[in-house]
Amino acid sequence: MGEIDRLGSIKKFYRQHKRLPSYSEMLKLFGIASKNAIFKIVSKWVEEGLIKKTGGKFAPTSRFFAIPLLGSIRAGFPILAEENRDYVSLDDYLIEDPQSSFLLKVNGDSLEGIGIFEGDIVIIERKKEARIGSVVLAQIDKEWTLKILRKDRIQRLNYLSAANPKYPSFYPKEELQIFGIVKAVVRKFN
Amino acid sequence: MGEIDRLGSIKKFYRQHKRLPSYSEMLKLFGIASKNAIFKIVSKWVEEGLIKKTGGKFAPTSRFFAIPLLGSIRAGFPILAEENRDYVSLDDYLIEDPQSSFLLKVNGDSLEGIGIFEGDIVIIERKKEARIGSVVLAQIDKEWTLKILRKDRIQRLNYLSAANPKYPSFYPKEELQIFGIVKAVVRKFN
DNA sequence: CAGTATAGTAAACAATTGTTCACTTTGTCA
DNA sequence: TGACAAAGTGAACAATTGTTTACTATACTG
Repeated sequence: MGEIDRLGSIKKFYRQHKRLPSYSEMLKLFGIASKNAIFKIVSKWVEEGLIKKTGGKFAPTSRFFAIPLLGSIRAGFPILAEENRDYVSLDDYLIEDPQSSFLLKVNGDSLEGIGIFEGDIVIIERKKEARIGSVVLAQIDKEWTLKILRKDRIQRLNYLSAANPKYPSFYPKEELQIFGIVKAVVRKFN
Repeated sequence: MGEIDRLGSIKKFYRQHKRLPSYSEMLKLFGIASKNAIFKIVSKWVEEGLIKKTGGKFAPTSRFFAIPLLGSIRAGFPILAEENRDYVSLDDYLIEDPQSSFLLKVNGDSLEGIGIFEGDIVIIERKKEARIGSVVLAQIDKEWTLKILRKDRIQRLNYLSAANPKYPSFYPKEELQIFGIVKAVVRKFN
């Protein structure tokens, strides 16, 4: 079994079990008989910065999960782009505060103008206030909706607007209550 | 320390260390003196399905990471939506084959029509073939670009097109080589 | 070929793991 | 108040952890 396959197999193990295998488990995983061999292999991974020890226990580093992130594609071959900093995970990148966040499947085409389509998933952070211009999940006159928060300068009043010329602006007759703000969008193709 | 805070603290621990704390570590984490107390607490989590045992070792379940995914917002209060199946993680959801995937920061506005903007991050899977209509990373006459793959029925020839009326279609003079296909897009606001 | 680094075997090790037992404290509710 | 469940203490436990040592097999290099 090659070196890369071993790394691949414990990455697969981590993906399945959400934890690293123990030495004994690696013995079976790699088809090796001696724990010392495992010790040497793991030590090398630690040296390479793929795995670290926290509190005497092994844990994967960010490089363990690393998926290359490339920069500009205009300037030559993209793989060789210099902006190849290693990468944590999309969860960590997109969801800053997991406790107060939730996901929402978008329906309707009212936000097409800013690239939020029907079927997309938005990451929403629970908050009662939002900056003007941000996309908010709000309750306008008892009805829930996902729109852009605007401020009418003349009437000095917050209202909601779509990002699609098909729809008018929504002025609250009674009240406009913000429930959360959209921090990110995610769309899967096919 | 309340029950929820404990769960929160080991979730935080897992987020930081990418592994669950041991009983001894939980002692300090929770400010408790007896391992048996930890045993009971963890046992309850196992019963509740937040943590499971694989091969005699503890590991978080999907419910451990769960961020609620809500459905339609039109039909009343979104939090109460029935489509509240628990959720794995954005990584697992978006990146099906981590080994052959990489991320690419988009520049240019040529794909605005399908909601891919400058600064977005696309998840690309390395592949030499692609279905007509999919977004591909390709090399057209030695130049790299991100476009939609099309087929000219008359000339029986593949070409690339933007999703923006500003740009023309790109017919290869010499060759068109597909390098990968875009599986997902991700955009962070602010 | 010889020489040497690399990779694996086997056994022994203290340290730490999760679990169990018997008991005490705390809190809750009739 | 008293009774009972829930939550925590403390000590002991076998099992497993990662590490070390000494030795062997394999592979590579000049």
